[in-house]
Amino acid sequence: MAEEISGRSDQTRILQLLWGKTDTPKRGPKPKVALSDIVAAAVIIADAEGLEAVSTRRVAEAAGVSAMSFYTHVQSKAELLDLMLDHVSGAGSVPPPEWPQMDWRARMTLVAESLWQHYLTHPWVLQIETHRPVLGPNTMAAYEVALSAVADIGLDEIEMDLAITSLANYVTGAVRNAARAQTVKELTGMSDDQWWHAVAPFFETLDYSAYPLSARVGSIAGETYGLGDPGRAFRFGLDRLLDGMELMIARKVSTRK
Amino acid sequence: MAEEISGRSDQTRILQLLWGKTDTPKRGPKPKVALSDIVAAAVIIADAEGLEAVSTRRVAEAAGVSAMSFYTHVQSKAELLDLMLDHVSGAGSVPPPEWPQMDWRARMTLVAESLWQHYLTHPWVLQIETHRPVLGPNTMAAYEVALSAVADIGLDEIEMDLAITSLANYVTGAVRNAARAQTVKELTGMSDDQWWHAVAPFFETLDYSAYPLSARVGSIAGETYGLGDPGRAFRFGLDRLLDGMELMIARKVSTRK
DNA sequence: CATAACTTTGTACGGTGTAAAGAATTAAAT
DNA sequence: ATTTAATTCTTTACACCGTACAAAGTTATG
Repeated sequence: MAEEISGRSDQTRILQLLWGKTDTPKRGPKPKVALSDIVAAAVIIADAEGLEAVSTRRVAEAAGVSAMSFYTHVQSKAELLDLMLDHVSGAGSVPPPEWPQMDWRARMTLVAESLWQHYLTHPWVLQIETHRPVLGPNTMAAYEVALSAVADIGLDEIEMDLAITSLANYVTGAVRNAARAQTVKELTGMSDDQWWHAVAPFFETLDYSAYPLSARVGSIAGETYGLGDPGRAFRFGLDRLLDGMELMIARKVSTRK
Repeated sequence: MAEEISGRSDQTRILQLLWGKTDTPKRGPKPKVALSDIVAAAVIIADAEGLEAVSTRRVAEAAGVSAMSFYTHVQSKAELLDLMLDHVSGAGSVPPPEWPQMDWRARMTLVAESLWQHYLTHPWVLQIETHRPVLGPNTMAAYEVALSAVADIGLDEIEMDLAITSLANYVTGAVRNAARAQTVKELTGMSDDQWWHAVAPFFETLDYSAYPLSARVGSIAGETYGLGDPGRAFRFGLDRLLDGMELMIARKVSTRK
């Protein structure tokens, strides 16, 4: 019963934290650690050991405070996860020097690849189900760079947003298998390829007659590149998606003339 | 020290369960429930209350056995999750009657849309991080139907697999925002749109000069369809992806002649 | 110096996944 | 028919989880 506008203040609190718009209290002891220390500690743990290793006690200890002191900096674990998301979004928010000379397609490819790399570096990001879009400064900076990839090529604002959004959507979808394979390999030392060879004998005992196409395609695809190359599907789909965008752009430019 | 080939048997156990290739034991009491009862109970809970409501105790109780009896049917919770994944993959594995008359593009659109619907019906599927691809009968049946969408249009086996895989990749990526919005709305009663209007005042206090494109694009896109229509980005990207595939197919056909 | 505001800490609770041990049940071996 | 072995079910227990709550310590203001 302290806050009259509690409903709204809950919603905006995370945004205030992300943008550093919280008014620092005057009285009371100085905090032992800053919020960013806690978030950074959590990210280090998640990068090294996965999201399930990120417990409030672990993070508090790593940051140098006791378990419950954690909760004076962060309202809940869900809030910590949101903060972590924006924290790691820093990468890719600064375009390379040759950016101005690149055409839109090279730029979008670069955006897609850096996003791909981002998810492989922080695979736990894919596991977090946030309550709302995390509109922090780092996330917005990355969005800004992505938008600049398709600026001034004849798209209106809606199309620019759709182009970037669907590119990002595609990458997040395509990277899941790659991230899983990488994570599991790190944890168990067994690659998808090795796993495939371990279970292949079992599949030979199955009756495949109900799956004629799968049997044909699966075995040929398997022979060619195993289960082991999610990057190949990524690049294939990316090229198709960009081809489709090229078509749309060309169509727009021609009708405008 | 019971199994000599323990390393391998662990890997294939889940496959044996999925394909019903486990040899039923002769001695001992009859099980009170079947494995499928447990998996079905877990899926019902996940559909209704989300993945975090699926605890071993909850599932065991819902299935009608005591907490630890659960573990005689299933080796671990991870194994249960794998079984749940194949269990719900049944939908979309039977093509509609007009399938033979449809062209590849209409078919792939249908595959994408039914996959989209699948994830919205079972949003918890997106949260599960499996150890390995779950190659159960239902999953394979869905793959078979998807492959049949692009059979006999001039693609080789590798290209067929790549086309289907990248289509599925795209859908899983695009559906995440839609699933989140739907789930959060069900849980909190607040739509993304309502949330946006609740936090919009905060954003007006920010200095946007560092994000000129985002400010322009974001506000125009926001005015036009809020945060509220992930389906629009889905259809946009899908059309681009299919356009790109059309280009590839046309190129293949023309070089063959 | 008292007080109010604030951070930190310790204890505690209900929940989680599952290990371990024992009891009950069934089929095969004697 | 009785023992034996295999299997399921149940109980108890443990370490860990997120976090509510109360108490103690710390700092700026009245």
